[in-house]
Amino acid sequence: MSNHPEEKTSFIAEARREQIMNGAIATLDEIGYAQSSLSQIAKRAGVSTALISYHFVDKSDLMNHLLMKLMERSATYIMDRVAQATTARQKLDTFIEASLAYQGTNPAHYIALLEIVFHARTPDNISYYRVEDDEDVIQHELQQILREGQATGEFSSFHVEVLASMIQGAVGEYMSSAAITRQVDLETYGQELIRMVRTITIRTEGIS
Amino acid sequence: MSNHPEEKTSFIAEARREQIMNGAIATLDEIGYAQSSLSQIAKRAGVSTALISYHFVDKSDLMNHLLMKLMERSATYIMDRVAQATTARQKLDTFIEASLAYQGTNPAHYIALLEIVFHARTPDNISYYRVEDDEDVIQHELQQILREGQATGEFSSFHVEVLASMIQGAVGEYMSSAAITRQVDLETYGQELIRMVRTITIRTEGIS
Amino acid sequence: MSNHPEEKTSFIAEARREQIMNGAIATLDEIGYAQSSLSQIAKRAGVSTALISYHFVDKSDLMNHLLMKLMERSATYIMDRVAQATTARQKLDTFIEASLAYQGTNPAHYIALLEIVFHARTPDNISYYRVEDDEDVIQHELQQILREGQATGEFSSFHVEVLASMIQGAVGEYMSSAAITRQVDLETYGQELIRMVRTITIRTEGIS
Amino acid sequence: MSNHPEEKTSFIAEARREQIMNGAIATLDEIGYAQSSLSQIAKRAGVSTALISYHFVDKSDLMNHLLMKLMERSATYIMDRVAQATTARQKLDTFIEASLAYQGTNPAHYIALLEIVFHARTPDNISYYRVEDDEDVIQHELQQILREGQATGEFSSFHVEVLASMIQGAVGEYMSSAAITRQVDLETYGQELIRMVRTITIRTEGIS
DNA sequence: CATGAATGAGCATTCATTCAT
DNA sequence: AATGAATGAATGCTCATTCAT
Repeated sequence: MSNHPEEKTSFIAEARREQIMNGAIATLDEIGYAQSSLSQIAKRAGVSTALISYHFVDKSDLMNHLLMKLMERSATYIMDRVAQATTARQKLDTFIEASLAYQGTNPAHYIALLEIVFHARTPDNISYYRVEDDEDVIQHELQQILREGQATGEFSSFHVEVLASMIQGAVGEYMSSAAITRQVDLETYGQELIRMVRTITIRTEGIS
Repeated sequence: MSNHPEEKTSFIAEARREQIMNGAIATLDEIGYAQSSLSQIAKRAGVSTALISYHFVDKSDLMNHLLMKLMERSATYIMDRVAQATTARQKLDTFIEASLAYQGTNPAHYIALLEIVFHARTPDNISYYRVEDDEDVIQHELQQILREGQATGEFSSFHVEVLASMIQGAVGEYMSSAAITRQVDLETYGQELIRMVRTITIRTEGIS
Repeated sequence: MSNHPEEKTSFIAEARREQIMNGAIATLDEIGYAQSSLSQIAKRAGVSTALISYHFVDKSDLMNHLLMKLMERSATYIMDRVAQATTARQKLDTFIEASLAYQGTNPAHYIALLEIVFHARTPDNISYYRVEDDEDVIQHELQQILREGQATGEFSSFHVEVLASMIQGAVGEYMSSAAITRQVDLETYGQELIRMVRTITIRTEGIS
Repeated sequence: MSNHPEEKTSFIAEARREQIMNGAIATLDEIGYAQSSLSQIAKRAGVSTALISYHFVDKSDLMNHLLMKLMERSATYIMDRVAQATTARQKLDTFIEASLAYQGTNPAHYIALLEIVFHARTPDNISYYRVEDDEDVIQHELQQILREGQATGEFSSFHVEVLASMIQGAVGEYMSSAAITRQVDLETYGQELIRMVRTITIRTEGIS
């Protein structure tokens, strides 16, 4: 009857894959990667374990797809906001603000992303966080902003890679450390971080 | 037979526990937390799995003891060096330098520590990195240094908790991100980081 | 719509059943009975697994139909050739020759037949090769030839069932044993076998 | 206490392995190879499935060990009896007799052997019965006897490999075909088989 | 007629743990 | 103090089968 049979089929399958991935996010958030068995994921997704095997080649296939999805979503969130800024300074502030805001927007997604990145392994048993990832668009974008600011003369001279790494570390630390999360609220943390980064990047008269 | 049965026992037992923990460190470093079964640990420690169960009440007990040991060792390494510095500025620089140096000193220990912190869970299924840890002496020491510098007037006015968190994040990021590890060597990273923190903490004329 | 719905249905259905059975033959030949899952068979038949369940009540039903088909094909091949011979001697020689030739004609069919006979089971868990099969027309035909030869005086006196069994065993052995297949070619094997059987069945003067 | 600690340990383990293999024999005999899951074997062996995995690397390791054991036992049974005969004729008769007798001695063992040989596969998915087996000592011994008889002049001229194959086929057929088993008893079958083989191998005056 | 979607049952295997020695 | 032996529970995964479409 339908004139779009393939699309309909594809749509159902895609909906199930989405449903399963959401179950996986909930599982990773609640009990962590090491405990996230297929049956735990299936329980939270409201499907049978066999259905996961039906829609994904194997467990690592599921985790890979989920990782991509989460990285993409996070990257999109940040990039969309950065794209609306014009000067390098605005972009940099927006980048930091958005990076932190994303964590607050959907903590479970962020936690799930952390759990996969820190726990999943390549077939060679190399941890993801030890793999150099050329596709880390976020890190690349941040370096791009810093270089642009230096090129236009907005920013002072500093080591781009190290500052980028420092910013990423500071942003990630907020969710990785329960202590700071409880002592400082997200907004304040963002403002203070932006101020500190500004101190480092600001152009002062008579300084190279 | 021995006239010091408890002590001798305790000594041998302690040696075995040490041996098992070293096996666990090697295992965590090589194959990661999720794959680190008791039998994998036993293999690397050169003992039977049953012996691990004999010396530790259960697997999480082993991981807890190992985590404490690794945190203590790391803390000692850093604190010992910081203790030799006199001014807050010297202490702060030394803290950053030592924190990074420790990662290079014994990468396997550092990786093992990361693996436990990011993967192990309390009985309530709360991830360690989400537990507020009053015993995080390192974080406490860093804040102490920053406050001391502000009190003596060496440092400018800044948000102590945020800067401490930023420094911790930047230090941790070096080992967590393969990209930066390959682009910048440890020494350069340390020097640049110190320079940036100095920019933030330095007292400028006419600024509150 | 059609005025011969059953027949048309029957025809298409029969074609599909044939297609599935050919897939089953290929599967049995390539990966053996134990590995021949419905999905493996479906893959080789170019249909979905569900279609197999639609055309056969269950897996054993498929195997039963296939077994019959293969036995029938094998019997026809042999019987057609034997029917053209006139004397018992000619029939016997032709029987042996044709039995061996069939193996060479379509090895995959013969392998598939062996795989089913030796691996499939009745619902009572009785192996096919332990089931007394009244419908084993080939065995029956062979015994018929031997008895006919004895009746006409062409053949000497011997134990019909044992010789029949011996011939069947010798014929089957050729494909079941890789050693003999590689040492002796099919034609030579057949010639020698015929010569030996002739020695046993030949009528000698003065011997009962 | 014991002065043979290793041997005692080894003895217990060996006893368990034996027990498990006997369970496997019973399972193969009762429900066939394709249905012989570890849990079915464990049930019949009176142990847990995990214990099978503890004593054997994996399922194929168990089957390989069992196959070797069964082949060895069968070979020993036959060879021991053949060794007591002196002339080639006596050896040949004894070989046939013993080969058949072994089937009657312990039918379950013989069935189990058949089930493995016809169902198990190498890692390359090649069926055992299609693998040329240099270690088939029984087949080798039979050919040896035939050649010896020809060398001493006891036997006539015939194709050794084909007759050996024929004998093996005839012997194997007795258990593989329910029809003959029910029609002719083992002893008669043996006697008739020996008589037929004698006709083929006997030396006649004036015949090459 | 044909299939994609879905599942409960079962698979081989590994797990942390206990226990007799 | 130390281990081999043993197991119940859980793992990821495949199976034959059903069903809505």
